[in-house]
Amino acid sequence: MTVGTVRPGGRTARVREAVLKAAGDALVEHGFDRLDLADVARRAVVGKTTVYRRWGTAAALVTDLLDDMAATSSPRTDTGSVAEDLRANARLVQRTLTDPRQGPLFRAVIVAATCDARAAEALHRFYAVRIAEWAPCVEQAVQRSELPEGTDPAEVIRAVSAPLYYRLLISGDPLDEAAADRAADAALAAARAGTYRSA
Amino acid sequence: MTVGTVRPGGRTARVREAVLKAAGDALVEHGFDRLDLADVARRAVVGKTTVYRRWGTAAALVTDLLDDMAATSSPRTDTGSVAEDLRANARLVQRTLTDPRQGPLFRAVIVAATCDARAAEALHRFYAVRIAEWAPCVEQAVQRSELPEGTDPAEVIRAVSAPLYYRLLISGDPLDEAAADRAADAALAAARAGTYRSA
DNA sequence: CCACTAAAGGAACCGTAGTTCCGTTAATAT
DNA sequence: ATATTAACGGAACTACGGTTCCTTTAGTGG
Repeated sequence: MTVGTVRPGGRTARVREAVLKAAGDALVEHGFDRLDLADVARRAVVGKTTVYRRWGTAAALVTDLLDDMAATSSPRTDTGSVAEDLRANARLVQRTLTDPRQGPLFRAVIVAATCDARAAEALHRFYAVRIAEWAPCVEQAVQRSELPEGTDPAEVIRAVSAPLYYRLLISGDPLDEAAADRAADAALAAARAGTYRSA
Repeated sequence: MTVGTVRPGGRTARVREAVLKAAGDALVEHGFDRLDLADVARRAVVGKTTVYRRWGTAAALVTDLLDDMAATSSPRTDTGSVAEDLRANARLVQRTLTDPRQGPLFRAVIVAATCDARAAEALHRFYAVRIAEWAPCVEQAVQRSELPEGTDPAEVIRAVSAPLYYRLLISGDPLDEAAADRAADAALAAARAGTYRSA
């Protein structure tokens, strides 16, 4: 065996999986600010030296977790109607953010992103993937002339999410289904009015 | 002098002012996660024991800072046109979030709010004040029948801010004047379409 | 102006997150 | 199979954020 060979197989992969899982659990329970790498190591049944050596900081660990989360994409619905699709997207986001596990996890990774530049990049990549997944339903609507020519699909999808994240992080207003439907309706109304034309 | 008298005058007030100012500076430079109360004490030229005794935790200090920030309200513009007023509001938020001092400060207090329940309440109070300040321009537009009867004024103002905070915290897309104008246009289009009617 | 004590300050102390050291385990090339 | 060494793990160590203890300063009522 030559010098400098990486060994991604078997143990290394198992350790990574266990640590990322444990990191997610810890983030859900304590949030990013109280994330203790020794605690993560304990949960993963792994030496804390290993966690410090491979990731080094809480932010780096969350960065890796985010890239892992981005890799597992969930398929969008396709009802054939923009209004329905946007509403489905809004409700998915709403359910995710109010989920007992996903909600705290998302808060935590968003906090991590505002604390660390690399984690921020990972978060942007994560959302770029999610937005690209849903953009086609807007593209199709433009082709069907349900929305104005030149409408920026990604911008419409982002517009659906924005009010929900605003409630989660800023205003603290209830994140219920009504809020989701309203967010979808608002994005659709603005899109129809031509607000998201790139030209 | 009787037992149990509080002494808010003179020194106590001076210390509070100096510490809050120092806390703001420290938050701008390091962010909430790297906020060190001993460092804040040093900047304020105050014993660190004093900071730990009066505030105790970084979150409590930020909570006090937020209540202090809420007390100083900035007057809104009143151009007589909803479109103009909403655009002015959007640009104010955009300029605030991209300001070299205010931007990092807002990120920091938002992070603090997601880490601590009391800080979150303080943040909600802060925004409630800001939103109440701007709501009248929407109310007037409803009275002038420029917007549908029953439109929730606060919801319209929140809709203007939401996409800008989304860019700041989630997507990382540029927070320029075009984004501000688009946010104002979208909120207005949705309001006109009746999305924000409370009924 | 004086007595009283709330509030501030300095310094020594403590607990724990993070590091270092070195021996052990197991992935991979031959 | 076996040798090689990447990667893991336990334990001792360190540094620093946070606490405790006691002294000093200065608001406030009389």
